Amino acid sequence: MTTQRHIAKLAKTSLKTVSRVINKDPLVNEKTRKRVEKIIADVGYQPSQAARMVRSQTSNIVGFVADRVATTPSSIDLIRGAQDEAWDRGKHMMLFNIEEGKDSATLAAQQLSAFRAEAIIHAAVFHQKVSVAAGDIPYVLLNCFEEETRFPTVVPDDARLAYDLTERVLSAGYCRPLFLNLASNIVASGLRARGFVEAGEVRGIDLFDRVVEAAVPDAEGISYLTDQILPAAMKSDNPPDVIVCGQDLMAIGVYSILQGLGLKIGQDVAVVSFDNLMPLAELMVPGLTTVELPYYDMGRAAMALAIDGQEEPRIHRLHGRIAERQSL
Amino acid sequence: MTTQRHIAKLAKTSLKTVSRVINKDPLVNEKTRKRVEKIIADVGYQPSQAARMVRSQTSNIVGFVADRVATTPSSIDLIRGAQDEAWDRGKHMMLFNIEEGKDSATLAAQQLSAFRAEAIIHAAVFHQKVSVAAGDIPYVLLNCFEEETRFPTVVPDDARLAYDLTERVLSAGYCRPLFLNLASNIVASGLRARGFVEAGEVRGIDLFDRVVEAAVPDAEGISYLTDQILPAAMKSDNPPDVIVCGQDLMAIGVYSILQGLGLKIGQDVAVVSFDNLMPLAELMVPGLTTVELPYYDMGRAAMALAIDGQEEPRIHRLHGRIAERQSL
DNA sequence: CACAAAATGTCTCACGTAAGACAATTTTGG
DNA sequence: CCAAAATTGTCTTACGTGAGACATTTTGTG
Repeated sequence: MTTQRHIAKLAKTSLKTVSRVINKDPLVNEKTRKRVEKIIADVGYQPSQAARMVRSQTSNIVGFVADRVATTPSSIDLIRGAQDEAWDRGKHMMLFNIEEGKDSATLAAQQLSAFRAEAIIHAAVFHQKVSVAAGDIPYVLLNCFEEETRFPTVVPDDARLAYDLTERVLSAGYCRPLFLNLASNIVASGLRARGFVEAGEVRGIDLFDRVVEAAVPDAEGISYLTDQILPAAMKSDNPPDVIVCGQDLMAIGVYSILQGLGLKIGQDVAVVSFDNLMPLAELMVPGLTTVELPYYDMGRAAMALAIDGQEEPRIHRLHGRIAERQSL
Repeated sequence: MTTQRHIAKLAKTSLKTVSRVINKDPLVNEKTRKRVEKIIADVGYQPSQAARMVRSQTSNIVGFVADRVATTPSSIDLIRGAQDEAWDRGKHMMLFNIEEGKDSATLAAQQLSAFRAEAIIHAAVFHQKVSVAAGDIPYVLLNCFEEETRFPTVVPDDARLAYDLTERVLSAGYCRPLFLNLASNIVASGLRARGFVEAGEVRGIDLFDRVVEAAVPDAEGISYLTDQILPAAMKSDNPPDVIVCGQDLMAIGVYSILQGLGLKIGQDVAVVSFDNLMPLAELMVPGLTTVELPYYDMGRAAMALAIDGQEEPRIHRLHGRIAERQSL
């Protein structure tokens, strides 16, 4: 493997001068610097990170422990955001995909400890409560939170997202929304219901009774109750004029049911949702108006917190935007 | 930071003995070993990887350079497979998500070089031809290939997948399939068309004219021509009895069109596809019968090749399986 | 040419781990 | 209790990089 010694030999100079060039010591003559830099570039030499880490006692590594994050499409942006921020700040990110049951969480922690990671971002696949076994490496929680806020925490502002979406729907003239919410054990569920109802209150519409739990956890993750709830609701005396789905995947079934009832989505009845699952939301016919969760920004924010460190632990709630399409 | 010196002090023993325990030197007495190991466990000490790398001149690191892989759901399994294999083999995997335009590819290569990675897996988001700027670190290509096979290469066996799917369809009694293929510039497209036609030949059915290019590349990636092709085809004298979609996302639109024509999918006409995009394929109504690409196994295979190294460069084609649901 | 300033060189130590050489101590077996 | 064996300790070197101390050489300026 090439070392600074090899470079020195090639440049017919001393180890010290090479070291000076690499570490940008201003004492070196411009011509010498150019010559050495050319040789470094020519042989493609990169100083050994390992040796630097030993010598400098810093790793510049931030761990990203992804609790099944890498198994779902949208939350991938958490990773992308975190990595972009890390690179912009000259840090390295080590990613670990951990999965339930396996002791992968422990293994990831051990490896990060062995690499002397400066911080660990613990990311969850959906907004949920967790409990991490923290060692001496500072943590940042991403898309999840602990009972007590021991660490900086970055989550989506679900209440606000639901509020904004509902406000958008009501301001478009719809007044009988039906919220097919996610299972009540899902954190986002309660927060979104609150935002939904609050947006109604502002306009003097009581939406409290217009929230229905339309999903239940099951062996494979989630199962939807839309086919039990929706047809009945649509045939009632006072049918909803807009369906708010707990997530885009639920909207697939909702589309199918509404179309089966002979209703034109976007005309007879509107459908809005949460996730902006791409390219699904765009390919659905008609395109689905849905709230985009700020995953990319959350990833960046978490990495920034991890790198800067030492802030008072608090919860950062990030806003998203509405992706408008033809279903509204 | 804790070092072996600290451990030695805590265990009231010498640095050498701690080193012996950690490196499993059989010379140490059982009681001493236990005592030292207990202290190591208690303080949660992990030997510094950086120092080990410097000392042993090996990194045990394999780079995973993901060309937009982390932006799409299915190909995530490439990453999961690779990481699982790496862990099983006691290696570390460093992931880099690179994106066009940015110089992220160069940056990733530099960082991996600085970490003295033992190999680099270059993965693509879909089966395609690439050209990598290889340095002195051995490469493995995953879900992509070069003009000349310079490196071990792992790709899905698209021709075989299409053959198997078509054979399955024909053996179920369907005899007028219509293949809405992907754009012809997509590698998988040509391979699948071949498999499709070959499966017909075996049964004496000429399927050559039953392949249509139903997708074109556009600014946002892909745009489908299904609404121009499919309605006409269904209203022709000899309408297809099964639609083979180039990918699950295309099937969303196909479902919508067929249902719009009043046809019951799985009864009046069957639909099959490629990707097994979860949970989409399962949530579509009816569930979509589709071929699952062997991404997880491909990831594992690529990592195995990267770790073992030095095999004669050749192309490894992996098979997938058919996920059967109600659309067939 | 003289002299200071700039540039480059040599030498040394440090980081944490690994391992060889070999001395010192403890344990074991008779 | 003694000798041999087992165990533990001390000391040293090495890995690649970074940097301080300081000597030597080259360059610039009058």
